[in-house]
Amino acid sequence: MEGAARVIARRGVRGLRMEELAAEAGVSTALIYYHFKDRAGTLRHTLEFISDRADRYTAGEEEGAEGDARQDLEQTLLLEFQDAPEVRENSTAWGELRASAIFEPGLRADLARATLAWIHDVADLLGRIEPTIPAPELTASAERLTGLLEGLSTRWLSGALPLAHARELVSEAVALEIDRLTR
Amino acid sequence: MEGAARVIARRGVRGLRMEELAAEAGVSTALIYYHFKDRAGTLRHTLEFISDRADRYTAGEEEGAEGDARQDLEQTLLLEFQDAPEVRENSTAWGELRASAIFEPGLRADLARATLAWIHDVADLLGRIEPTIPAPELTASAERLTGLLEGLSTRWLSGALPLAHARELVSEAVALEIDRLTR
DNA sequence: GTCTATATCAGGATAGAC
DNA sequence: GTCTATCCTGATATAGAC
Repeated sequence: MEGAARVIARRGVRGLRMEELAAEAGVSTALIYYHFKDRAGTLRHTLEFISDRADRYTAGEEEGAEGDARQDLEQTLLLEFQDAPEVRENSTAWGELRASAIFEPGLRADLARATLAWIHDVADLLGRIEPTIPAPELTASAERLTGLLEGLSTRWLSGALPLAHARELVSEAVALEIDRLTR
Repeated sequence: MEGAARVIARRGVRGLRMEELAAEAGVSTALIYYHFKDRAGTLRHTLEFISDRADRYTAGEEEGAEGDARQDLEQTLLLEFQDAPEVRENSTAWGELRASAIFEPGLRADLARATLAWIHDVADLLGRIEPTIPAPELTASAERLTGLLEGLSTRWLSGALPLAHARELVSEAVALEIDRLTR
């Protein structure tokens, strides 16, 4: 699964070849098929693996010091923009999943669920900053912030946007949204 | 080229098969190769075609009534979110191009140029609303707005975000950015 | 310019031994 | 569980006639 994540980060979901994956993992292709049935099964397991790994990252943050809700939010959003290989692999794989879902309805359900959960988490963090704000407002802000994140993520991964600048843009967007909600 | 745009919208850049493209255009595959040399050449021509077509849409708007600069901006940004087949085809193809660029460095130059031009256009429109604002501020706002657009576009095309809601989110984002710049 | 074959090849998948 | 060897399909690309 770790090898698969690396290959996906390098070639994309649609560029993944079973042979390269096998080489990356240091086994034969036949063994991959033995464990995961076929290409689609391999992909499913890999995406699940990546999803779990991403949850692990965020988990630590949310329980963190109750100190500053706003910093928690910013921290969480900025997790996506780091130069660690695992983060890059996760972001790449998720980006691929999103892009693939446009043409493969079978992926849409999984994707929609994950996206909704993500939006809900962000809305929740926003709500902790100022508990009086009605839920629909929080959701709309969360949708804009996560939407922006996804857009900038693609730019970053394709080399069109330096990491530091991406982080600045996100921070400022957070400031704008909070400003709007608390005014 | 029109057939190619339809096929790309249906299958994605990476899912495009020369045979399906030929069938869509009502000719043989050999004829495609005769005109466009190979798959890559066909893709290049198609993307150029799509790009030109997109320019045509926006062109009309920018020269429009000098009435309300802000409305011009909002109009321009919302052009991406319409249910017309051509718009959907263009959005899909551009989204595919962006996603592909992560794995194909050869595409990055074209993409970066187009993205920069797009950001510049938006920054320009923002500048017309309030000419005293320094350029870097305008650019940052434009980067956030276009970034958001790209993120929401993917969600819309994958069926995760209704068109009307996408438009609301964009409108509100425009309001936030203008509010920020003119405060 | 356009077609009907067809060559070619990459890559997914399996058989069968160990 | 794991390998080597191989089959087979699907897709790009070309040859050669009209």
